Amino acid sequence: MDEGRRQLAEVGLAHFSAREVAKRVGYSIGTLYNVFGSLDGLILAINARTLRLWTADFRRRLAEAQGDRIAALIRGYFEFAAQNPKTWIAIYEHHLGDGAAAPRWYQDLVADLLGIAAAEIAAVLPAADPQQTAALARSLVATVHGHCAFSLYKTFDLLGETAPAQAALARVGEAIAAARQKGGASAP
Amino acid sequence: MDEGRRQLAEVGLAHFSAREVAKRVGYSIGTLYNVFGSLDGLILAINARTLRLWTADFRRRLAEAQGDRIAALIRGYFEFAAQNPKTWIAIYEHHLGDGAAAPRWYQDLVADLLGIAAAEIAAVLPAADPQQTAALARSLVATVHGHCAFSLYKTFDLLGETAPAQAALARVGEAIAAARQKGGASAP
DNA sequence: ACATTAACTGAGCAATGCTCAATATTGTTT
DNA sequence: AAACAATATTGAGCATTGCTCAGTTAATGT
Repeated sequence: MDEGRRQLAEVGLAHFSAREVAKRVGYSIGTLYNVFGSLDGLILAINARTLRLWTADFRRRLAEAQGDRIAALIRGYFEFAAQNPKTWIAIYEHHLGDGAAAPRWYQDLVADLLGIAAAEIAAVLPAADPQQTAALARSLVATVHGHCAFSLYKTFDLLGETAPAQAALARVGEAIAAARQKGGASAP
Repeated sequence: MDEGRRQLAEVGLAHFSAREVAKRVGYSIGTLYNVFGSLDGLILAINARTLRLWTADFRRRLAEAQGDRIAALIRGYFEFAAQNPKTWIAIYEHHLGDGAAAPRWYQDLVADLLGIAAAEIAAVLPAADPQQTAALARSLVATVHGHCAFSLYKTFDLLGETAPAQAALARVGEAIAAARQKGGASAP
């Protein structure tokens, strides 16, 4: 069923077609709708696949990381997005009708992904309040995401930003340093 | 022609329909296509309208700002997005075919918007290299954008982020403080 | 009055999401 | 094996979409 993912990677979310997926996969449209319920359901399934690939990529990078593990994650964020631009964008640009929330099994995938980052950030801020650490983790993910999105959305690339990944690294580094000073114990 | 903007604000980019706009505005689809060339052209015109409203909002906020001007901009970013969610999202989620760049008149609007932020940031870092300041400005806008996007995209709101605007303020504050220390003169 | 340009129209085409009665396949019981 | 039930699959059909373009209408100039 990841023929659908391939098609999404080729044409992007805007020109994604259930009929085309059915044709490629060798089933009729009816069957596709019986299985996934709707276009939204199909896209959700594809995005879930992408999320799983992404978290697996994160874990692999962490396992192979030598020095700064957070830097490895940030680089991973940018590289995965650059290597899978259309499917990565689809994760963020697909919205369910009338702003409904995604089903829990899907939200769990997102939580898994964010959890990886949160754990690494908590590991660098040992003496801090876990709730505050979680909030900081979300904030740092948002920071990295903002840089990554701007690097892919051509419209905002106009001023020739060449190294958004390095900028994100710098911002996150500053935030963590600040949290270390304000928060609990500071390492010698 | 901002009947189109109203429709976009109601149904969102995914369910936006040129035919519906034509019906509302009292012209035939043919005329709409003669004027705007394509759906992309119509959406681009609507997004341009939104961009102009947004920059006007920024300038008004700066004119009325009492204390921290950068904080006023950041709050403005979040409030404008919250008050115009669908049209704000459309600015970022509308991509021209095959990744083509937007026409220059449109890019100029974006540059205007970013220029406002860049000027305020430059004003706080007087002794720094202008090119580096511009890069930092883009980075800070990306930071704010990331927080704002996460606050609107329900999918990533799952962990109950209540104050993304304050988180963005904190991140930007830390970055500016860091730039002040590293960069040239530091005020007493 | 006529001619020329500009503005506007809407039926028509291909493609889309989605439905649902009909058909085919598989599994189970006798 | 045969009869039955449950499940899987189909694809014509409907409404709607983006887009085109020959033709009509309005505006303008001479």
